[in-house]
Amino acid sequence: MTRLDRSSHSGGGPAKGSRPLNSLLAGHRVAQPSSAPGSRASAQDIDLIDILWRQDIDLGAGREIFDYSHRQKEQDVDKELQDGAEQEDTWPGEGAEALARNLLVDGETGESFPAQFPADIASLTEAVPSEREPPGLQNNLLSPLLTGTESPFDLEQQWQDLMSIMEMQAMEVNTSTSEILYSAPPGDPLSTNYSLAPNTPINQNVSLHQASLGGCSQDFSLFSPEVESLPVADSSTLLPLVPSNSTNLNSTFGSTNLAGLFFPPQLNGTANDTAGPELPDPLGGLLDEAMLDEISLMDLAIEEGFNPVQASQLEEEFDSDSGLSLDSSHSPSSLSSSEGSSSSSSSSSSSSSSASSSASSSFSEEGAVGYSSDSETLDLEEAEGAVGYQPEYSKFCRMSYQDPSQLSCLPYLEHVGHNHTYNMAPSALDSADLPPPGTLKKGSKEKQADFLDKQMSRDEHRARAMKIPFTNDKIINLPVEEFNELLSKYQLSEAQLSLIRDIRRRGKNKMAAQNCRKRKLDTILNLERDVEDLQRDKARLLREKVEFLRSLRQMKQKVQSLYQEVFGRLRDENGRPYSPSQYALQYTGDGSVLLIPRALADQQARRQERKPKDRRK
DNA sequence: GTGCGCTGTCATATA
DNA sequence: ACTATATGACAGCGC
Repeated sequence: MTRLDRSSHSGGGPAKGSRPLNSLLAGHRVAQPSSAPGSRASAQDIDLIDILWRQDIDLGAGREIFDYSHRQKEQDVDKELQDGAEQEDTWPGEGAEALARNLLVDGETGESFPAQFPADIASLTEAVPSEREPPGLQNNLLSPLLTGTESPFDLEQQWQDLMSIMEMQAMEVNTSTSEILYSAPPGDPLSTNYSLAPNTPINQNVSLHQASLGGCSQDFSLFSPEVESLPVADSSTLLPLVPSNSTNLNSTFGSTNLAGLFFPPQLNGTANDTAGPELPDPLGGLLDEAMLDEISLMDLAIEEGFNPVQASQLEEEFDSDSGLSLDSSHSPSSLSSSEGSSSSSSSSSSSSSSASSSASSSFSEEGAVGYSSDSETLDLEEAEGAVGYQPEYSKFCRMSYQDPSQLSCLPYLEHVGHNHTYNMAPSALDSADLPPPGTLKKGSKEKQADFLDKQMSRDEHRARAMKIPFTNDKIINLPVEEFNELLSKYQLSEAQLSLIRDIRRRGKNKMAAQNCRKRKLDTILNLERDVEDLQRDKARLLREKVEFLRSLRQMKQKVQSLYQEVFGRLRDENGRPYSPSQYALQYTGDGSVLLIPRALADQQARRQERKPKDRRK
């Protein structure tokens, strides 16, 4: 038979050539193809992880916003209002958005009601009743503000959360001297985290503390002299703040928003004094990149057909360990069922033989079956150390392989499995050994002999016809040297030698084909496992992503609420709240919080938006 | 009768 | 060159 498609040959199995067969039987061959998809999946996983990682990193984004010197270079204050989309593209915008969900703001559009009162975050922080802080500090700082006022939420806890966020941000911020507005003496946690702006007439840079609790400023004179020399802004742009005794926080700022991102054009309940144009939020740049990443992540989720709602649902499902949205055909259970079917089919297919029970039992064991799965064959192979690819699993192994050599030794087992004698040349068939049907007595022995003859392989018949003086088992499995010795012991004709060589060749090739098919099945199984694993990993990563997004959203909401709270408590020298459309709070790299003009905040926010774009270019 | 899976075999490539 | 092994392809068999 001439083959015209030999070009399709893959070149066989490289590097496996002269390897002892036992190595194959031991299953040393690794399903190489399985590694390829795994690698691809790893890249995807890494990408996703990287996205999530960057999202966390971006929690400290907006480090440029703290670059005070850089901010100073922005002379042209852009009064242009930030549209909602622009705010959404920034961290603070998302924060405003998140806050809006808690307050009277459209959370999806990022529109929120601007806060109207400047406040010293540090002061507020210290003023918040805290079990950990000395009572004196509490009283000095926030007590006046909170006197008689029931905070709508636990400011302490809120601020602690905010502290954590700010610390994360501070880690990301370049705290070079030029960038630090105010230096704080080391060792002072309050000043370190929330160093106050100097209450100097030079730059009129107003600290929150001074704005709301000017009387306590002496407790926090932590600013280095050089700070005052910093041309932060025009004195006209920074207004001195006076302590405020206002306690109507809820009524006044219940719906206030964070500046910038926290200062959408919408006004809150006190919007009567915020009719001015929307200004960028100085706090906005703080969260810009994180917001961008979140949005991009959300987009990614949408692209992946994995919206947050579904993600949450999926998460719950995962929590309940209900599994993945894997195709049922790939699920282990289904696989098991398929195994069962395979087992049953194998058993049934071989039910005509005595090997049915052994085959069935072998299949029942997890993958301990293979070409030599039949117990008889296995035992024989073990006894003689014969060949036989010992498959790791039998899920797809419906092949009832019996080592022909073993069968030749034990002809009563040859009925197991197929008897492919179709290619046997009629002349080669030992028809003489088979009595004519008409003359055959129907005795049990004759029946058995006839049956065994039918179960004999083609080469068995040929060997018998050619009077080969040794078994096919030896012909096939003996080592070359022993095989040659065996041949030398007998005076064999050329036809006999040729047949023996063919028997040996075909016998070895038959086992090779069985092993090859088994390996192929193993490869398929491994690939399917890899697919399942990758699907599991993907689902897990998606679940983690949802968790990150959820956590991020909560943090933003907290920041937004705190911003509102702080800003709403700020009062100017006349005791009036600051308009969120004109002022905004801004975090600095060292943890300080400044009350700066809204225009400056907008300017900085825009610059923050540009930088990521430039970076991407 | 047909389709499908299993198996043996051949041809070829590779070690 | 020979041997062993691997593998695609083909074909027969049984279900």
